[in-house]
Amino acid sequence: MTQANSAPAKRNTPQKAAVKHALGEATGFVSAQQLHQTLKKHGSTIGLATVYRTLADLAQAGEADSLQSKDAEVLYRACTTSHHHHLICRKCGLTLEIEAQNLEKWADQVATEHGFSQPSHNIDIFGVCAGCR
Amino acid sequence: MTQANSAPAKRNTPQKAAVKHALGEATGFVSAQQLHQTLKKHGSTIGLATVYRTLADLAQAGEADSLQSKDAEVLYRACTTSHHHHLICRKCGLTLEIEAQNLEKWADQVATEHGFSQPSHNIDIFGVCAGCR
DNA sequence: CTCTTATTGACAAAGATTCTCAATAAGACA
DNA sequence: TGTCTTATTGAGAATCTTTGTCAATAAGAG
Repeated sequence: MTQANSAPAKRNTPQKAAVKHALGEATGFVSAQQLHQTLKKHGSTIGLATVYRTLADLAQAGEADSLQSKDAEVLYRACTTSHHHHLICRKCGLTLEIEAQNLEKWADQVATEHGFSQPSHNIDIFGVCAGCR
Repeated sequence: MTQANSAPAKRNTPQKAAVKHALGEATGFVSAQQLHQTLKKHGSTIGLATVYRTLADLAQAGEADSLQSKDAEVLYRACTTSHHHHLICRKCGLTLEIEAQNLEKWADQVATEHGFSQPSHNIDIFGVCAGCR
């Protein structure tokens, strides 16, 4: 039997593994550019485009969270696959995962009340962590 | 008495008024590029840089909300100056303002509990509105 | 009306992200 | 294991958004 109709088969490559690993090592959110620099510093010859492609795949697969920074760049972070939100330090980027069952319900409810279907939401809390004061 | 020390005096110009007005006319979130197109279509000779500058000013003054789209561009929308959040249609961009006193408290509390000061947050709900189904 | 200087518009410049395409190598199968 | 198909890669070009530069303009004060 052939593939459904359009999605091509994925392949495992050392480059993907390297990006995944580097993302896991990072303490907070990092940009594709930063990740590329880090990888090259460690001797990798990976291409920038590959980093972008891999991060986009990871985000789509739910293995990474993405976030838009103030400078119009996208930041990524490895995460658990379960739904959660973030508490992020504005200075050092330290990130904590937050769970909020009530919020999920509230958000879906607000959407439904106003006739919106397929609800989703973005919730991020920012602040300055204890260590940065 | 002279101005405090650094902030220069603001001046009222037809260009700023035009951007403000165009932003008010828009139904949902729009990008600086879109707004510039719209203005030119209506005969204005306003420059793109001026649109960017004016929108940034409005956002800082709390007269407009900004939002990062998926395509790494910033979207703006005229809004009330009081704090609020948005319920946005993924298809047509229709936007409703949402108030949630409890949320504000919750967000600040979560930040404080984890030792974060100067809390702020981004909360947006997305969905598909009744008209788009 | 005059004078100071904030603002403007056209263009260049900076960044981030995506696209293109020939070369490479993962995975399937004999 | 060797061969074959084609997903993936890397380098650079191309695109797009946003910011900076700077001479010319015009808002607001006196």
